[in-house]
Amino acid sequence: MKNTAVAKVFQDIADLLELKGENPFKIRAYQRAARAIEHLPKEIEIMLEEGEDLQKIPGVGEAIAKKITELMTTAKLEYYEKLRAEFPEGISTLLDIPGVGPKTAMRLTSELGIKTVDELEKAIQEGKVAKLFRLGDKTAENIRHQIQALRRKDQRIPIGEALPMVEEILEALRPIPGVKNLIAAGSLRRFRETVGDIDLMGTADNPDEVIQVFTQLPQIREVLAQGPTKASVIVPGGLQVDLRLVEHDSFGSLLQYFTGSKEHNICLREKGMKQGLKLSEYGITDRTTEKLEKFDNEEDFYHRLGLQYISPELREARGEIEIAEQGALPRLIQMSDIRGDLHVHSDWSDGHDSIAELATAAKVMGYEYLAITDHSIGLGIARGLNEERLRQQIAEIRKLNEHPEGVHLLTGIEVDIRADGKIDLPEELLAELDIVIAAVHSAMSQSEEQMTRRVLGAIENPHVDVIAHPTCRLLGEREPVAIDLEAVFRAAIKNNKALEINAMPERLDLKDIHIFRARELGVKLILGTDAHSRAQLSFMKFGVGIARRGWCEPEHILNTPPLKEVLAFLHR
DNA sequence: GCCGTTTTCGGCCCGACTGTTTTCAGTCG
Repeated sequence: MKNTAVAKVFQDIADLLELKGENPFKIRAYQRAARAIEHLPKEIEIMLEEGEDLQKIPGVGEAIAKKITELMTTAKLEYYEKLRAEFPEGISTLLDIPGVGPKTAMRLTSELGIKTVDELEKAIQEGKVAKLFRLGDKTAENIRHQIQALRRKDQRIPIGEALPMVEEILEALRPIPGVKNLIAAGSLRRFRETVGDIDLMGTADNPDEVIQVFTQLPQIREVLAQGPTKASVIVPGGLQVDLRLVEHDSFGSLLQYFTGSKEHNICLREKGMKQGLKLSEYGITDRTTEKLEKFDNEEDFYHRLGLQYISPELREARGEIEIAEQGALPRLIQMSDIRGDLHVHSDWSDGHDSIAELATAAKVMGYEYLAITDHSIGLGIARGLNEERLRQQIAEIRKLNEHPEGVHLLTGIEVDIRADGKIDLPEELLAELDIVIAAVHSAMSQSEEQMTRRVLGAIENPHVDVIAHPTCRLLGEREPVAIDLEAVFRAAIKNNKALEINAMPERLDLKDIHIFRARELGVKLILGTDAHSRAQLSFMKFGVGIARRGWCEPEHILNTPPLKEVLAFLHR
């Protein structure tokens, strides 16, 4: 059983305990454990195999560890089954409706016999819900509205769609005279792969004027609310953007608060409590003197707690607070560490731009090297290169490299790993290339055993250097393939091969917790934009962001050393 | 149910909003 499934069971237990009206702290304990498991970089299956103590997982104690073990070994959990039997099937789906909590859900079930969202909607229309004690017309109408919003599935959108829109808005607002700080907080700032809504935070001498401009921007589709210091709007794609302008002297604590994550902030407040401090968005209050200390920047806020400054990408309650206390946080990789892109397509296959154009663009980005890795013949749809055309391309790249003032081009290929695990170009040709990237592009519904064997075969191929987008997922479009990543990581180490962090925003593959785990094990990682045009070389920032979420330092990423070292690895 | 250089028992993050109240419960982020 995978971690995501285990986490779901414990989240479900928490929901049911909530409906039952159990001790809130017990509920929180289950929620905490569920979230810790969901974001655990290592599969519990592996931990058990290796005899690791599950109580090492933060929020998992004796009782939950025992339950996890039961779940993993028998695929069932008696406690969970009994709990479920106490409630009508499906009742916890009512909790998915914003505005409906456990108390309301239970009353809807016990007093009106409602078990599903559909039944609830019908009951509202019949006026039954508004008649319940302590509910009313407004509450009922709000629930109905929320159900409809839920149906429209205004879900989280990929960061690749959100970031450009937000940057556009920020660029429009920053030049307004009087604007001092302006930044996107929330999950966008933490660089999560998807974002829910956007919180923009700033300080300004003339907040009302900034709000005015904001609500009249051409890209705004609808203004939901507008006040003197805060406004909420909807931009194309249904994304809600909130702008709040705050007092300058408390900007730091507000930004910290609105950046989250929620779990990080909870851990931080618990730590504050032990120091006799109360933390809130307004600042830090001494619990004995009741005196409030304000912070105009986040650095001072963290330092006041005796912590190193914690980068937003690390704020996920994965142990960053304890490590910040020891002053031992990683020196996270940043864009300026990147010396080249190692996965790029040209117009020789399905890219839009010529190799020379790509090289020029890479030079502008300040790169030293660029790997041209077009598709191989297997991908007919992408005009993949056959043997003859690849030889021609190698010759052209060698010619372009004769101009030493430019970016150094690496010859390469993104070779297709066929359904049977075979590589679709002859070995002697692969041997000539600087870099051979192998990737799965077809037969994605294979079983985990098949897929894992297929990819391990490619890793063991002496000419393959890198496995690209190892899970083949497309955010919001295609689920990751079934593959035993732990086995892939171990094979990569054994064969001294690299795995890609694909920086294309709809891929981001490996993803954050996979990167975390791979790095921990010592897998070599490379960043590749998979760019199909010059403009897409800028995708590198997404790759860097997700690598930061995996706690990567420059030394973990093969795009950071000088060309000589990169070639030394590739020609090892 | 978890957790501990203040505690192995007694705590457990913090503030705000909303709608329904006559002082607050429920929900959210």
